[in-house]
Amino acid sequence: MTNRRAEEPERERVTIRTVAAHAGVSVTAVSKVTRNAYGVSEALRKKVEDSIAILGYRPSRAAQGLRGKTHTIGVLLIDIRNPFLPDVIGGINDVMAPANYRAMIGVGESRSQLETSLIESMIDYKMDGLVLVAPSLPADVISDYARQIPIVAVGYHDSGVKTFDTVNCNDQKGAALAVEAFQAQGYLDIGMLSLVAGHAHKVSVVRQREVGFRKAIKRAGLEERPIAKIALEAPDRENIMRDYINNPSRPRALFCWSDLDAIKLYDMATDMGVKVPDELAIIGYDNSPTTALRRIDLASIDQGGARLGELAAQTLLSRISGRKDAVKLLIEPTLVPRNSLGRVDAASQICRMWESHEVAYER
Amino acid sequence: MTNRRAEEPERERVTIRTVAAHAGVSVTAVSKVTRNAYGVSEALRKKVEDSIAILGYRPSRAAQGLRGKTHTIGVLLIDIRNPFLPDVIGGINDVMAPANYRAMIGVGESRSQLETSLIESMIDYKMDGLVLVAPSLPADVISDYARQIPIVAVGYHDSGVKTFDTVNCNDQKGAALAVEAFQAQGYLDIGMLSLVAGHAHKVSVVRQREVGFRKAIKRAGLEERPIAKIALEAPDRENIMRDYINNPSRPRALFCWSDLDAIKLYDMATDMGVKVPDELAIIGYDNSPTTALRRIDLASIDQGGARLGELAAQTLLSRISGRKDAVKLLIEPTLVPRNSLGRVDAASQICRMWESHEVAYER
DNA sequence: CGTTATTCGTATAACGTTACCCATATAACG
DNA sequence: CGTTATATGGGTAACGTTATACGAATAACG
Repeated sequence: MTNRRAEEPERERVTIRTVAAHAGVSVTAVSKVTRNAYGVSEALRKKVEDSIAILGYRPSRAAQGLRGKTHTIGVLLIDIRNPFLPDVIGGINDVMAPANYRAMIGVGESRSQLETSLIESMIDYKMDGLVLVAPSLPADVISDYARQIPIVAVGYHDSGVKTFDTVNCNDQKGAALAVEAFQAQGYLDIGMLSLVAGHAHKVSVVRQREVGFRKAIKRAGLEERPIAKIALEAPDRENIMRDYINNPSRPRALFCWSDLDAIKLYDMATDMGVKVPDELAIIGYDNSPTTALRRIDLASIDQGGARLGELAAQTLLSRISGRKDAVKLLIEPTLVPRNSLGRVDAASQICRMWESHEVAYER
Repeated sequence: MTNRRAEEPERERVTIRTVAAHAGVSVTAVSKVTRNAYGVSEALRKKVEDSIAILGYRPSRAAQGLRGKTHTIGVLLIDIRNPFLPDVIGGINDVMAPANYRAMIGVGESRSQLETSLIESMIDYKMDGLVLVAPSLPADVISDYARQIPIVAVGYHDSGVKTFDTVNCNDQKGAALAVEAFQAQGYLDIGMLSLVAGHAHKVSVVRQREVGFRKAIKRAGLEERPIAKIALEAPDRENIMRDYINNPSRPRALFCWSDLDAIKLYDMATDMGVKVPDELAIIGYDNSPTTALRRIDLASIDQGGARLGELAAQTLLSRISGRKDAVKLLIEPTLVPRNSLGRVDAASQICRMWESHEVAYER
């Protein structure tokens, strides 16, 4: 058997068998060493590790997947353009890399077709676990997948489902922070700009922000205005925004579901000669890098994307190593007061009032 | 054999064998249908496809990887924050999805350690091919990997290496566009802001832009100033920029290696009361979304990221299906003239002058 | 009608791991 | 000393595909 191999002219792939032969031990021994399983002496371990180093052996993940763990997790994103995703990914990598795990990212492009296809590919690759970031899939579908692979969802507010874990930032409170900041500035007509359904299901972060907004308005005893909604892929998006800004009965203070639209709206207002914040105050969501620019200076809600990523990774690791009960984590957002809010001084008081305290990570 | 299975209470994974049994055909037959290989009648195909649909069968990519194609490619990014990456990924997906391929993304975070580790993981997963975007690895290392898996590099100017394909935007011309646009505005002191070595090797896009800048300056007979360089991870980055702006002998017109820094510099100038473009004209690189904002309005070089992604995907597919000779593609950048450049009218002439023409894609 | 292609379908050996079970040697114990 | 633990190592079926080789049936041909 080994003789036949030796006759081959081209250098073949170095497999676990090559290592075993080189070290003069059994295949099982090598496997045990790489998995650091029980029942291997120091002498054996040394021999095997030396051979591995010399030969440059790397186990085939494909073969591992057929039998055991692959030490790889999948991360599913809705789209890459959303400015808060890099932070989340950074957080995930910061936890995964030291744990000797690699993260592979799939981009769903907001199409549930592609989204399920990617999830299934990751399952079929026998990845050890999945982090779904703001998935648009219904809970029972995710639950179904969760039977086949450990899953933690980020930005998915469903405390009922026990089959997978969730890690969230308190989106209702995020909206409340915005409303109360506006209120502290003396605004009485506060509106919200959101997304039309279809791009946002009941448990999505966007809907939660709407709920939080309504509750906060009611709590404050302010006028309850209908929430403006624009479809994400509407072709005449710009026109709709323009009309909105031009509408004389529009609110003077606007809370926006995402910086993505807040910045666009701000830009459009500038273009139309509408002064921000004097004629229109805006608070966005995600505290994306652009909002911090001096020439933009847009107040925004920070969800702590990196922290979300870290927690998601830790939660996933603990589930991979056997935890069965569902974990539901919730961290608190903060308001980053900036010029678009109005007078910054008053706003920073609000910020302190809601002092962020994290839910402790258990187990 | 099958009887033992039937006794099991929990529903087991539906494998190729399950399908074969359900359809009353051989395992090989099912495999042939899924791969649409030669030698299968219409009747057989129908039977198998029906069973597949009923049972919801999906081939295990792990097992496929052990034997054949996985219909998945890997994409390696340096870091996710770079604003031109989303376009590239979009372009890749646009080509890959219809071809029934999935793209898995790995993020290297500018650490060659993590970078190689991810590449190796992708190889070990038996992915069908790799797109490396602006890799920081030396050519011989990439060449080595290319022996194990089809590779196309984007943003890697090495026309000598025959073992892998490259798809690039003409970075030298991009720099030339900037210089000539400045010149057309009447600027005589034109500078460039770049990165220190270490983050940019000889064949990197950044170095190519430097080369293009120098050549263009010389060609125009302008004063040859040293190129300013700042390390990407320097802790006192902001201070260095501030000093640069304050330096009375700094150029009046500045070409910047990336919007990432161009925007930062612009913002800082604004903060310091230095007027753009009156006291400092700027041209960035990548034409990222932020540059288009009315309150930023930063001229920038557009590399056509989506087109780069599409070409890379097509090139990779053709190599996967057997092409052996190396393909080296080059597309042309365009200048997007905006306020930071000075008088826009003159600039748009330049733009027309360099009319973008793409290199035809060759099989 | 015999010979040769062509078409369709199957049996089976890989692919590179891991998990389970067993074999041996040595130590511990009564 | 016989019996039972405890380490340490190896043999070998899986895992779910694909690729090769081959058999059988039918068609084509002179």
